[in-house]
Amino acid sequence: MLSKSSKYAIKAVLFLALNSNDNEKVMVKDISGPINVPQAYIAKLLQELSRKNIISSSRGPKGGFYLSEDNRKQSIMSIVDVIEVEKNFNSCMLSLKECDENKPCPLHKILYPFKSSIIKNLRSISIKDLALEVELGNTFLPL
Amino acid sequence: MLSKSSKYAIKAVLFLALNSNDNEKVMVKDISGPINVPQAYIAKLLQELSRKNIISSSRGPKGGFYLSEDNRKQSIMSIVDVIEVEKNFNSCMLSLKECDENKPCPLHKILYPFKSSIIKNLRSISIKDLALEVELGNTFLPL
DNA sequence: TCTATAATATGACAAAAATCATATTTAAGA
DNA sequence: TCTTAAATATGATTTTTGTCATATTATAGA
Ligand code: FES
Ligand code: FES
Repeated sequence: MLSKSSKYAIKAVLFLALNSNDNEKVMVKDISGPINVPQAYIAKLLQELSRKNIISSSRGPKGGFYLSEDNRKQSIMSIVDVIEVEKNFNSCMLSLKECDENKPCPLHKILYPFKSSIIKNLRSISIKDLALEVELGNTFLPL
Repeated sequence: MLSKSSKYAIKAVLFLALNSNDNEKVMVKDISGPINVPQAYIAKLLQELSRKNIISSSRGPKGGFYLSEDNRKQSIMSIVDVIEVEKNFNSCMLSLKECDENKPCPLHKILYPFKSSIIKNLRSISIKDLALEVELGNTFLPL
């Protein structure tokens, strides 16, 4: 469904949404523990996200990663877009490179509607939205 | 979504559904070409499926793989169950091992309904069903 | 301006998934 | 019964994904 990397990235971003802002930054070493992801690995992912402006960072003392207000408005899918290497999330479920409505594979009818709904959902929901649900206690950030 | 192996396996089984029966068997070397999967690789997958009685086989001259009437009644999901090594298709989309309705992760509400529908669909649809759609020209077996 | 502290860049290494190779077993037909 | 043709079993190799290590660069604060 989602690669490990994507999951890690989403967890980390959500953690930042809940624990950082423009003047409260979080260092990688303080992220990896709570979200239960190896430090060196999450560091790499955060760097990628930062480079693509999904999250913000500043280096040196008092530096760290954080989410600006603008960052928070972005969709969950934008995280996946950066991390997911294969765009298998967008391709045909059997073998074709791309789905072809005119020449659908046997699984298309069954699976495609779901997949496109999932993607639409992930595009329409923002980081902020998800973080809010956690703050309200409706959903839970793991472990 | 689905591993390459699962996709290959589904394609191969569908090919067998369309091109074999109890007294017309197909050899691996005649399967790999049409479905566009490396021969040695699809052989391995077919062997697994055969061992788990998803498909049938007989060896020696005139041997090969084929689908019995019983085989055809099985669901598409039963193929995936055999091939998919990680049961990531059944687990939480963020980090938990299993989904926990009482302590759902932030993505649960959005993604879980879709995922469980997909699985339900794949369980309810049989090999025969899908093959028929291809025979009717409604869907297409690739390349 | 110097030092310490943080991210960044780069690449090595490990584990898992996909691919390939081959010796063994089974069965049909001469 | 012998030969040949097929799947089967097993494992080696390659590629991809995930993980770890470290030298470099930027910046806050003394
Ligand atoms: S054509 Fe295969 S999923 Fe659309
Ligand atoms: S708890 Fe994460 S998808 Fe259900």
